[in-house]
Amino acid sequence: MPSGPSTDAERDAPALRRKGELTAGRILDAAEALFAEYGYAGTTLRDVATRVDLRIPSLYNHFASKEALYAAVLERGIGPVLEILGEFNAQGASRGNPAAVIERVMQLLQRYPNLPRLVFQEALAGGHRLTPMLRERIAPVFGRASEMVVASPGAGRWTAEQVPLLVLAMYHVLVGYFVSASLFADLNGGDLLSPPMFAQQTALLREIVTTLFPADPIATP
Amino acid sequence: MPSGPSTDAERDAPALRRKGELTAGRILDAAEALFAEYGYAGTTLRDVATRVDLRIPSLYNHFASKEALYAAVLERGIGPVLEILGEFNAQGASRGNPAAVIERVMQLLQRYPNLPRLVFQEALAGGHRLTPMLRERIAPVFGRASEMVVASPGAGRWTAEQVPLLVLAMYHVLVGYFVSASLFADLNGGDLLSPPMFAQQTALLREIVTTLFPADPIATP
DNA sequence: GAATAGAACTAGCGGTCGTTAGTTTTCAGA
DNA sequence: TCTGAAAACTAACGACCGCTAGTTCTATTC
Repeated sequence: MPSGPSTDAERDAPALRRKGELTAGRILDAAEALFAEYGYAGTTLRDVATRVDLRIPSLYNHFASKEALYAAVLERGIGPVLEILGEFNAQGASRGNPAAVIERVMQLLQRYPNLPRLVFQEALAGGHRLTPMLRERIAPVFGRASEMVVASPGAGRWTAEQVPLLVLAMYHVLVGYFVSASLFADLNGGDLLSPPMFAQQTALLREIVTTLFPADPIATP
Repeated sequence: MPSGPSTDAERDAPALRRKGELTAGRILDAAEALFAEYGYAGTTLRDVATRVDLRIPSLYNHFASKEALYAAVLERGIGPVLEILGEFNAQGASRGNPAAVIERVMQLLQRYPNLPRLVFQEALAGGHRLTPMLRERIAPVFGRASEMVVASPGAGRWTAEQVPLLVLAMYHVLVGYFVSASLFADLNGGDLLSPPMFAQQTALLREIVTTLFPADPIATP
């Protein structure tokens, strides 16, 4: 057992542990887009394989089953969002102003446009396909967001029972914008995901939030 | 042309033209619930048949294919909503106040709780499965709603570019509430569809709308 | 450069899908 | 009550689904 640099069980990844991890990433990309657009049942492993230019059995070298692939897609997609919300929560509810959270989330959703549709597919399914682990991480988010709103400066006019419904409403406005983008383009012609429209939506959200939660302390009697 | 009662081609239905139309209605009910919950791809004709206690081929006596059944479900579900919105629009944009429309729609959605999920399933699919006829009827609704808001008393503070996005946001808040109900119950325990919660949501919506569109003319400078 | 494990492949299985053909039962109208 | 059509049924087809066994190619590691 001449150690040297030592063949210790798990040494840290140099940069990319195996070539296959790159393939796994490409599979996740393809599956994410397809699951978001067609849902779980509407997505076939054949579609995924075709999209990454592989044969179906090769997928099983990276993911044990279709369900496991779906869980991995969800985990990779939702993880970053939960982290961001966690950061905001850690900053202390006092300092976090709602408008800032919303702009941050909008930026994130613009980078991952598949995510809102993915989340809504899951919401429509009633969360039946959520990993227990993921469910545990998602569950507290809503309550924390409500606490944050309650502690924010301009929350005075809303009762404790109204705040959760307000949070839910803001969530629907945020993600609904992305979910409806394709249908909106089909029916009305405008592209909601274009930069100017996106900027308008962000500005509108800021205005709505500052109207519903007037930050100036002069408004409170 | 001696009319009388006359065996004229199509006389109005006495009450129920054929026994089979009742069966068709039961099939539509079952299919609506299943399509709303599991989506198009996730719903099986076997599931539908089981739900109405029939064998699969009997479904084909009433609907030519799975796609035709889906189109019929959508048509029957969305039709009443379009009519209500049409009524409001016909009343003249001047008289229709946004809060009234919202309460009316909420009442309607409470009666047809499957409808919002059905609509969102279609939105996620990008409207690819919309009948051309249905698409034509849905397309103008959004523009009309925007016109109505623009013409309403308290719309002064919003620009012409903001109004469509506001309408879209309100739409997402309205239907999102029903779409998220099951996931919300799963994660947080509260039943959004219970009467007290529903009343709270309605009241909150009224308050939000009157805040965003202050009706009192004293507010306009 | 040889050894070895990882990652791709071919071929195919069992099951379920939407759909059809053909037959029997049920029901409305004379 | 009789008759014809509407509406239910049985049986089964071809296509596609997720998945597996077994094999070949490829890349990492001494």
